[in-house]
Order: sequence, then C-alpha cells, then structure tokens
Amino acid sequence: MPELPEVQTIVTDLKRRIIGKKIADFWTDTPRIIKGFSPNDFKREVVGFEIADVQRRGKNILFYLEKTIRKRKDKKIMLAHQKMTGHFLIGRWRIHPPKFSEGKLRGVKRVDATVKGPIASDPYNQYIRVIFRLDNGWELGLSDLRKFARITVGPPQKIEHSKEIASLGPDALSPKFSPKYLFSVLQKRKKLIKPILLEQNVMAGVGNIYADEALFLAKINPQRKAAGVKRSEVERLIKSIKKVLQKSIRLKGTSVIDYRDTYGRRGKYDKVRWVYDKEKLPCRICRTLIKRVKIGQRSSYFCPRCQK
DNA sequence: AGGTAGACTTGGACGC
DNA sequence: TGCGTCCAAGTCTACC
Repeated sequence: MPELPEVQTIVTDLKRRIIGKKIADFWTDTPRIIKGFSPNDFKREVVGFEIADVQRRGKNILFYLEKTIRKRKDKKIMLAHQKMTGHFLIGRWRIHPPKFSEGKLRGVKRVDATVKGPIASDPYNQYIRVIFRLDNGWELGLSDLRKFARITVGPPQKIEHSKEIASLGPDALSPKFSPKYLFSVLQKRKKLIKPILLEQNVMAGVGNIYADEALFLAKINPQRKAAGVKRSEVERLIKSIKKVLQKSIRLKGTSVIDYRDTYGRRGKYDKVRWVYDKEKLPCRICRTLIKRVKIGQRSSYFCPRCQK
C-alpha cells in the first residue's frame, strides 16, 4: 500500500478516533503478521493497554500504549507496517468459526462486517486478518490481501532502536530532507536516480507511485544516473517530492488498487496523477505517450518528452 | 560495501 | 468458461 500520504491519512484518522481507547481483545487468523510472538502471547502483551498516541515514522505506524499498575505507568510501543496491501479500518466484525467437512475447510468468508458502508461493501476491505476490540465497542481491523503486513510490540527503547525505525533516513516532509543532503548522497552512488528515491534509509516515506510522480514534476528521467543529476535539478526534485506528497495528503492518498482509509473509503490522488500506471496514455502536458520501463524490477512510468 | 535477483503472498486483468 | 501468464502502494535475504 501505503506510502507516506496513505500512512499519514490513516494515522490522522486513528489519532482522532482511537486515542484514549483501551484494547479489550485481540484476534488473528494469520499468525505470520505478528512478529516475535505467538498470537496468544501477543494478545497478553497488548490487552488492557490504552492507546495514548499514534504516530507515523516513514511508512511505519507507532501505537503508544500505556497501562497504570499500582500508580506506575507501563509503556510499550506497538509497531505496524502495512506493506503493499494492508490498511487499518475502524468498524465492527463478526467472526465465524471455521467449518470442516470431509477433512476440508469449508465456507470461504469467515469475517463479516456488521457495519454499513464501504467496510462491508468494498471487496478490498474484506481481507480482515487482525482485529483489536476496543473498550468503546468499536474495533480496529487490518485488511491485507497479500498478508505482507507486520505488527510487533515491545518496550519503547527497543522499538525506537529497532532496525525498522532506527535505520530510517530523514522524513521526506521534514526540513532535514534538503537539497544539500540529497545532492551529497546522490554524488556517491552508482545506481540510477529512481531506485535511490525508494531507499527508506535515504529518505523515509516515498514509494513507487510518488517517486514517479515527483520525477515527472521535476522533469527528470528516472533512468538518469544518480551522480549525474545536477544540484539545480536536485532542488527541483526536493520541491516536487514535498509538493506531490502534500497534495496527496490533501486528497487522502492514492487508490489505484486497494488502498482505503480507516472508513474504508478511496483516496483521490489517482484522479489527478501525472504518470503512474498510465502506460500508453497521453502526457497531460505534451500528449506524448507515457512509457513504462523496468528499473530494479519495478515499473517506472515517465514522459519521454518532458523528462530529460 | 554496494548492487541486484529472488522471495514472501493473493487475486485481478488479460490473452487465447 | 477456463487456463496460463503477468502484474501489484514494500522490504528483507542471499549472493556476487
């Protein structure tokens, strides 16, 4: 899924909707999503904790958990990464026990939404793998078609120093992500410009969609060698990255495939996108047909006329 | 050390 | 209709 604007949309929703709520119960039918614990052990780790805050770090979501025991505050962080197709939803679901007949698992759909609207009707919201029941009757669910998402929990120190968090470069929207910084990184590298924009230790938050969109806005061909990109072009690129991310946050992200917000609704950036997933469609500036090439095993879309 | 191919996983789209 | 192939918002590991 989710790149910076999609994760930010979800975190903003979660801040409004679940802060102050207590985790009352936990369920999963996909143990591989829970990292470092069996589902039962993980349940013991999180049940009874209040969600005191929710933050984004790159594409990661941090849930700050607190519980007061005998006037002492026990603090933990639950770390979640939605990877390609995961997205958190706030709703209510009914879980049907698995049915076996003749030794085979029968009945495909085991989790049914009991709320009306897109959470129940949109097919991409139906892959519920994990549910946290909250103490206000609502539930935080994770829909994840491909089961790549990961969730773990631990002491704040341990999570903050984990590889996923500690190795992140400056957030793409932070002032620390500056032309001076990016130019010095690019100078030292032999790769092409595009795949470096996807490296979370260089810049946190950008993925395949917004890398292509930003390169288009900056008029830079994704196949250029990183070290050959001029200082003035890097300045344009930084401005383009921040601009495209902010615009997408305003539009609540991109739903080219299955991303949804916590209400199960689509984002609208894909309606105004320039090049991503537009192979053979005319460039909105010059009408030249958009090209698709593979760079580092990933599709890159660009306008061969506008991007030099 | 840095670069790259493969793996993880499920299902939709498209061609014959 | 059915089967096979290709593709996907991310990141980790193994290998050169």
